[in-house]
Amino acid sequence: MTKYAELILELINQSKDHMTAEQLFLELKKREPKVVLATVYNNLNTLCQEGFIRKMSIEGSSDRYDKIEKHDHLVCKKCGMLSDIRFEDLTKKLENQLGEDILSYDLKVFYLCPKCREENKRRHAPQTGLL
Amino acid sequence: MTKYAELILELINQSKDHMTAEQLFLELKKREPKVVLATVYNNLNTLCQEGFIRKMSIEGSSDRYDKIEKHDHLVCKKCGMLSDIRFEDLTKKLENQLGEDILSYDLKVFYLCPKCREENKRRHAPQTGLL
DNA sequence: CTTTAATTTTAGAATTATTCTAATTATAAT
DNA sequence: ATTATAATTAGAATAATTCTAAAATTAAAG
Repeated sequence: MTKYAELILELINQSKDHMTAEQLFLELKKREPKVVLATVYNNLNTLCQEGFIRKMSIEGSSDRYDKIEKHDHLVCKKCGMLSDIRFEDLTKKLENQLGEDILSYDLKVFYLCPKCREENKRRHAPQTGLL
Repeated sequence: MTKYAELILELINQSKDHMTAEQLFLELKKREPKVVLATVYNNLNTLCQEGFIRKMSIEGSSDRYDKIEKHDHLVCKKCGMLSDIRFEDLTKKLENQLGEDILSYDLKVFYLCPKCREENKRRHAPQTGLL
């Protein structure tokens, strides 16, 4: 594994976020000022092919790169906040229903995060005339 | 709903495929030779916002547009073939585990389609020396 | 019906994301 | 050291998508 690939992999594995190529590039640049965006793309592609990371596409924004460790994603439909979660035994359930083996799956669950839910409540609350 | 929006919506709802903006544009052009790609994009965006269709992103290819009717996707990891499937009661299962309501979810299940599985078998079969 | 206003469509430029190519640099092997 | 191999760079090229301003269409008001 090459120098930059290693650093990029570290960045992805250490961060809780799901970063775009651009964001990773900016991070990496702090330590390695000479690095160039194309290099980041190159390394991301090979890291993906070799199975060290996974690429995730979210509609409306550019691709993000994520650790490989199996997990699912919880997305707030309002603010877009993205967090990791693990739904247990889903593979088995899916295989049972499908009737054959699956290789993997990609699940995004959309909900309203606590913060947005609160805001919505407030906005839609019946007006008392006292506020 | 405007003329083109209507036609685009029809195309999406009638087709079994999951078409890109470009493909939809080419289809639409057969009936409406004057239409232009930007118009298709415009209409796709408003149709999405209004909830008539949904946009789906598949890594490695451009966005596709899909009917809204709830269903999941089965993707062959080898040839990329995409088909619809419905996993039953998944919403409830997810809500139970999450402990709160969800709005929707997006599930892609990766497997090897029968055709690719066959091909793989053949390729990896022990050589008898008779072929 | 006309005129005006509002909306939709068009054309094409602009932007963004990503890939590709060829030259350069670095690393490893002889 | 010399050669071979692989990695990195710079920047052009491509692809996908959005934006902008003008033109065309539709709807509304007189």
